[in-house]
Amino acid sequence: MDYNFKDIERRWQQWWREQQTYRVEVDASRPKFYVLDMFPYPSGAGLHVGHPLGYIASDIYSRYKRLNGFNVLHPMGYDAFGLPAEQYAIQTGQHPAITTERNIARYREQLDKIGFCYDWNREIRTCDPDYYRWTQWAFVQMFESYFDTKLQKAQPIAALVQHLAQHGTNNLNAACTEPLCFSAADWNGWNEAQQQQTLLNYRLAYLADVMVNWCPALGTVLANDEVKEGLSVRGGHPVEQRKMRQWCLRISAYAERLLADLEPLEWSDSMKEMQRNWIGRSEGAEVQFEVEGMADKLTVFTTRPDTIFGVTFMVLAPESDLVDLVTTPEQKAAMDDYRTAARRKTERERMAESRRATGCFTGRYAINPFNQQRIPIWVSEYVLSGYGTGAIMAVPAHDSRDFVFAKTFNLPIIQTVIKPGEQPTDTATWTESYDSKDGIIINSPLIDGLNIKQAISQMCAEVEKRGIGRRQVNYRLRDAIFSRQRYWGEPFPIYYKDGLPYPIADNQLPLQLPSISSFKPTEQGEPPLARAEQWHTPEGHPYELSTMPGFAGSSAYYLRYMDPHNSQALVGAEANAYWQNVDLYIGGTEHAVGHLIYSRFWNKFLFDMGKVCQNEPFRRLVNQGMIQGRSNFVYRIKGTNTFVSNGLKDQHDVTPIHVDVNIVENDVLDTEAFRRWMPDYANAEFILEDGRYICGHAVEKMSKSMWNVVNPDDIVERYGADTLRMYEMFLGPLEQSKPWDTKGIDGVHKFLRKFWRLFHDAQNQLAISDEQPTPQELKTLHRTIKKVSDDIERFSFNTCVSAFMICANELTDLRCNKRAVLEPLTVLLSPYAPHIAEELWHLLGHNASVCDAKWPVANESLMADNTFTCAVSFNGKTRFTIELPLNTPANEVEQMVLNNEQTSKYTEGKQIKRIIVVPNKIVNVVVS
RNA sequence: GCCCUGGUGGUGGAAUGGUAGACACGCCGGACUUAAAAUCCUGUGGCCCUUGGGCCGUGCGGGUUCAAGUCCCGCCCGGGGUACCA
Repeated sequence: MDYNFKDIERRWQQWWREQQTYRVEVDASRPKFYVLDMFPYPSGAGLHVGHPLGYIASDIYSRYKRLNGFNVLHPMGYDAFGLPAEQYAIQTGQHPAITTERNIARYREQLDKIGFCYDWNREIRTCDPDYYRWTQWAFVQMFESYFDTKLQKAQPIAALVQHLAQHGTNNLNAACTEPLCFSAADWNGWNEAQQQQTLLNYRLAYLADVMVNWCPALGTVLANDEVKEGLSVRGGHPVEQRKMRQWCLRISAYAERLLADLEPLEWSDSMKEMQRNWIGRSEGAEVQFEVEGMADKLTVFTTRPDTIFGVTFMVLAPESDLVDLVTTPEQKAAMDDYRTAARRKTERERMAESRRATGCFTGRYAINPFNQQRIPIWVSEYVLSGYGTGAIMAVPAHDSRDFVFAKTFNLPIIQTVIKPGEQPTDTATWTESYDSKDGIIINSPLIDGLNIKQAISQMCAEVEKRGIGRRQVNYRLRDAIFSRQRYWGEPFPIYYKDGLPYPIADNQLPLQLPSISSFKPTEQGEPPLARAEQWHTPEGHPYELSTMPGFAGSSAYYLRYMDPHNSQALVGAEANAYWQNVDLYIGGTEHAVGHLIYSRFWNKFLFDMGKVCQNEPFRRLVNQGMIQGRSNFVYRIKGTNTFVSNGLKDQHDVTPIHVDVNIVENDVLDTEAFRRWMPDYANAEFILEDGRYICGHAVEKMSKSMWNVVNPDDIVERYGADTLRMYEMFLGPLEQSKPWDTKGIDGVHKFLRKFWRLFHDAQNQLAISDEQPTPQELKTLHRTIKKVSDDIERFSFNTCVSAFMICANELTDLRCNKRAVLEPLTVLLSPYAPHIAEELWHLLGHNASVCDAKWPVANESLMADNTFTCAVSFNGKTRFTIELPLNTPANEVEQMVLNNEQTSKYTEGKQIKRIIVVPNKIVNVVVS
């Protein structure tokens, strides 16, 4: 009998539940620490071993912080609204709430087995009306707000109404959908409907006709981050562009703050960079061009005003309203054809031919304000209507897209920039444009000879001086489209009167999701909620039919955990003041530009409203890598039912077949299990090598179809939760993607058994001595304390596991069973292996949980040897080592090296030029 | 294309500019055992070599340095993000 993990784990999990060991409350006497995992979507497939990786890391850190005296908030919940449950409902008629409930129960069961220290009293589910009430509430708050661009913060819409009533749009600093211009008299003369319509132009949550990503297969609109390469992220269905009336969040108003506030966050560089790219700030100028024969001017946005003398044509986006205005009657027919064709293309088709230029001439010319050249105005889909002004000045010599277009349509190319130190060349011979921002301006009267940076700055000044434009900063970040034509999401707290939206009063929230008979869209193509009976206010005003997107419920969930049962507020002021924001957030990179941008925006809005005390939600972010699957293959000889072992497969014509990794151990196939695995293989024959069938292997995504899914329950069953936890950490650096490979888990399991044996004699009886530890033992102990503490602090969980192993090996060699050594080590181990630590802690005679112990402190003076191994190098090559007393002065080290008999071997016949002594480390002798 | 990352034994991976390969898996050999399991011990980057040892080694090519896996420059390859953003 020895380490009985099954018994231990069952017992202590139950005890923790009974004792409410992990319950936390606001406690002003202790410092707080908030550790958060990205909550999961409870899918039907359950957890595989990849999912808990981040949870284990955060659990270790939580426990570590708690042992260091922090009051740690470490909650868990479920992101429970979502497409899969709805799709399943459409197929089976099963209500998504039931599927979701079942999946959550399964998740909980799996999570519980791993021994996490979550405070389950704080569990939240985004589909719970008590929760989504606050999602709806936040939406109403946004509806009732606008963004003051001067103050750079959200303000109540009432302040805007007052301004409009007094001054109209004069001196108005409000982020808007499109710039409007009207007087106070206009405003005051409008009726309710006109005023409400106008306010939608300013609200932070607003309704507008926008181009959206429409996914016909899913029957819904998708956000930009839900689309990848023209296909929906969920399901991979084609997505097309369509103009629809949708709810939007004016997240673009926050672009500058979202960008600037990124700086001090402790996030990885790549994560910050992804956010910066997504926000996409670019500085440049808006410049007006006169159009021949028209009063209206054409405004373009450019980051390269220095190249304005190289403009040879202009381009409008096909969707731009200006196209109709500009196109001449002769060109109208051709233009209509072109625009229709462009509109019909899906995003994917446009991308597929991204390198080929398409376009249509409008028939009209603009005038270059700097040299009065006539320049043709074209329309092409490579210009986007949603960015800048939807129109560009094209400089084919210095922009690769313009270059391709000019080549295709045979338009002139004028060079205005040369590479430093080079001469201008004939642009007709060019095969690509010179886009670099390193160069000298030529052919440009005002700025010849300047470098690009100077030229840009000078041209901006010139444009402003002449009154034909101004400096301008643009962002790529678009407003978030917030409507989904689906059932399984938060209903909008909105009803319509005379076709205009109004919010539902606070005290009427939550507006609960009604039950409906079928989850499909209606025959008329309306969202599923159109099937709901009584889906209107008591006065008979209809409710909004779409629901909120997935990111709605996850945008403020971290706030709700602080105060999950508060019925008066999303989070009470007291709880918020104590918990502040998330100190450590762990999750995958896949949320880099979705959830993490939306949450930051949502939090900033609530901060502006004075509802939360922190400007940023997540102080420190750590991204765990993906755990990939390690697939195994068997090789069937073609046309037979005979399988040949990996090493011999080259001698036959074989088909590799994925085989369930659960019937393979260390790449050796359990041939009997294989015969039972599928009826087809019942009579399988094997060609073995060394009496075994060896499988091939490959690293692939962990998925059912690859037969490489490893279930954590199976691992827990076989090795215990503590082994699973330690092994997941031992696998490699947290942030790195790595394949799961069950072989190797033995090493960790052996360590835990070894650790157990330190406390027990050969008969598995507790055998702890109260003797004083020897200096050797103290050295091992204190080195381990130091190493483990440091490693947890810097998230090096894999090397930390190694430190435990080294420690156990050393103590086993020393036959150390002393309480003074083992007791602190048990505390040290408890974040990683809480069950065994709890067991040993109680065996040591404690009644309270090991969670409430104190983290030991390393005593540096007990750690050190009094000698060190000094490496002696000659010209950088280490030749031998010598033992020296610690802190030997450099000159003495030098002498000892010179006097050493081995030294002469390397210095014979050579001249010693220099000796470099690195204290307590190495000596390098430089010889000629 | 652009922006991030990473490239070290058979494998996962260690290594504040200072003895490359810690720790673990696997493998080889051994002990205990009737046997197995479990446990323990020894060896294990490559190439020479009789022992002592020698030479070569961190994707490739240069450089800085007494000293480079680590820093700099130029390539090659993998992973992630993003894509007509003017």
